[in-house]
Amino acid sequence: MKIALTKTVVLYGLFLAGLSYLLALIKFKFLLRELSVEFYVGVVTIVFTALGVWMGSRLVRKKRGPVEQFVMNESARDHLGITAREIEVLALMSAGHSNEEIARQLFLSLHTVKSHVSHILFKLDVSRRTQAVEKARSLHLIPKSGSSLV
Amino acid sequence: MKIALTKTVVLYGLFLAGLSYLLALIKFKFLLRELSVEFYVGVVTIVFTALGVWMGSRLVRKKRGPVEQFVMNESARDHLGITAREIEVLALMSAGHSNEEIARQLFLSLHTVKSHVSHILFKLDVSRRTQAVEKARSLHLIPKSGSSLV
DNA sequence: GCGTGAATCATACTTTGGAGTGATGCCCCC
DNA sequence: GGGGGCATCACTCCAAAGTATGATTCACGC
Repeated sequence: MKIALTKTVVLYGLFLAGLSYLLALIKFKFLLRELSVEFYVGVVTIVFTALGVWMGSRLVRKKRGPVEQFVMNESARDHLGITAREIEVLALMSAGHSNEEIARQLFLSLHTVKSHVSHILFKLDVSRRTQAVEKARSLHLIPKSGSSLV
Repeated sequence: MKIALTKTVVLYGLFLAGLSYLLALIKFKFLLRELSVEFYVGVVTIVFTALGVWMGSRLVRKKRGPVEQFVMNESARDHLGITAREIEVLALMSAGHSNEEIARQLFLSLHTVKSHVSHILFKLDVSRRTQAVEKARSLHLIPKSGSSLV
């Protein structure tokens, strides 16, 4: 991010340098052959509008970056009284793991996982794990798709 | 969309008109008091860069619109041989509905729904409905969260 | 030091999900 | 007109999910 920004600035500087050289050339011509100021300004106008469009696109693209980092909605979590362990289970549930797989991955017994899942369902006020995953996602308790918490 | 674009063009035209008036003024001054061409060009440069940035932002914002409409990945769907009815069931699954709820909503017997679900799991090469939902989402067979197909 | 709540494990039970297999009616296409 | 794919329904069997209830341990705070 920082490097990319630096690169942009450097590129812009180089571009400006090149452009001033060009301007000097045009100005030289202008003095010699009485080229109109309008033409001169027209070139500058077009070039800098284009440059601005390019910069604008880059800026916006960077701002709404393609990464879209996940940030936990801690207030919702605390409000519902969902514990850290339950979030862990929730994340594994959302990845489509079975209770037994979750038990193995977290070094728990199947009973414990079922207990956690029950609490999750109760706290989220749903009755099925798929609903729990949906709700947890919409509450930003777990990332969208394709990410991991660990 | 088209209206907004037209509006942008009109605004741009008005802006240019205003600017040429400004330029004429500046030029007048330039002739009178020998203001340097560099100053003249500098102003134009800055103004049009800013204008370009503004236009660039608008263009990009429009292109990646704030709605982020869902478009079905038909090639993936066809390649996997998933039928329209299966997509319907998949959408209801993704909302966290049980087989029986799906049966009621689609006026089917529980058996039929189970049959559809089995086919979905087979075609998506998964063994649990939560995984199926995950995979279907990542393949853009169903919308992200909080939308509906109907 | 005692209550509270989280995390863990447990047993017994009901409900739901999923595999396997097969049947029927329908439509499309060669 | 027969084969193939789809949608529908059916039955069995087993696995997984979820409910209910309760026990134990540990940490934290008043």
